[in-house]
Amino acid sequence: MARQARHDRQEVLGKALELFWSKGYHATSLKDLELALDMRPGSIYAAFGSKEALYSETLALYAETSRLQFLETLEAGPRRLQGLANHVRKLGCASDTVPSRACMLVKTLLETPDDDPGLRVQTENLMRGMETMFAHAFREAQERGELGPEADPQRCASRLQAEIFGLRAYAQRTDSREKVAQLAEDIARELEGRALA
Amino acid sequence: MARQARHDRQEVLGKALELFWSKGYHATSLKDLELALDMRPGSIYAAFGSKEALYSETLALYAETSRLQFLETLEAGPRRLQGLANHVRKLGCASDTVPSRACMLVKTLLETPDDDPGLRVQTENLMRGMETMFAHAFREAQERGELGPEADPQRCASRLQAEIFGLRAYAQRTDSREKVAQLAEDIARELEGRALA
DNA sequence: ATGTATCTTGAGTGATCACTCAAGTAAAGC
DNA sequence: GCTTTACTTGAGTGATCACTCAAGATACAT
Repeated sequence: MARQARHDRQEVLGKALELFWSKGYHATSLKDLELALDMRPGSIYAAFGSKEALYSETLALYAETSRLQFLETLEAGPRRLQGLANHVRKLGCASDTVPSRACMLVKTLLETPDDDPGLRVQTENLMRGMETMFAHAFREAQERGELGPEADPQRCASRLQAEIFGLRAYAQRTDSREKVAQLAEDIARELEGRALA
Repeated sequence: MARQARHDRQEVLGKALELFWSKGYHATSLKDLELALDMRPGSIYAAFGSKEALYSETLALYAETSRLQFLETLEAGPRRLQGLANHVRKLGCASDTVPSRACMLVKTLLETPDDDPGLRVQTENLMRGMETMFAHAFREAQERGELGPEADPQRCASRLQAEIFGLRAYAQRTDSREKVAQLAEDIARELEGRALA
């Protein structure tokens, strides 16, 4: 055996996530990372391989964290539609402690070229995964009789994902917490409004 | 008098817009611009001052073009709500000739730091301007009796802008023209559904 | 204590970044 | 045709980019 790493990998990934999420991929330099992670280039490259590979890992961490938060909110109550609506509400009142009000997946999507085989494809896959989870929740809502049989769960999921993309981009636009919360409430209400009486 | 410029300024701005819109600010290098504009660095700097200033001008051009397209669609028919819905539909079936399916303002918003006094502030102002136009249209709809008096035009405008942000980010996500068109249709229908019978 | 395996260091790599400027070139006025 | 004035050129600027690697440091096993 030999000496173990000075840094905890997960902790380092968390710090990198904070930085990348806040500044974006291109705008984050290795100097920034050295400072944020308190690691020298050699260590960073030994641990993660490249800037892109590190970003990729933080992106996966971000998506997994988001997934868990969503499921927690979704399954808090008995009603699926209610859970989805509450998820939107929570996104609407994200605290200031968060690195960016915008979604990291959307930020990545919009700053990678259309034909990027690395980060872009990964981002699209993670987004597809999220959408599939939404669709699953809508399908459950339908099976439980919360949602009419004429509704298309996949289509509902697309719509929800687009609304969340929009909500969070809008949140980046404005300083007014109130307007963002209002917007989230409007979206949530519309979701709940689809419930059968 | 002396010789006039070899390039038409508006034409050059158009080419720069195409490039910046497609690749984003950070990912576009001066080499890219030299190639796209068929101009050498000296000419570019003599004409526009800096990369950021050039981007700023293309952003203004983008916003103005978007504004005109919106007004054209809005005022095509007598009904305001219908005009807004049709605007969403048109955004949903953007052709492949367009540099990017995403909104350039959103792309800029998401790749500039929160405290950027240049491009970020400009972007926020242009977005505010768009939102104000939406609010104006909703107010007109209300005055004409298309929309109930209980509706808040400003709030409707926020919502619409967020939905457009989302629609266009989603359009960047997926290859399926059909899903994007469906999504746009759903948003448009919901808008029309607010009309008084 | 000593050896060893592994991690950390940081000066240094070539490439590329946005940008400059002295020299060259071309159109308009005479 | 010549001068003037403005635009264009492109090699070159220092800075910064992502990244490397030989040397040094440190925790483990013996």
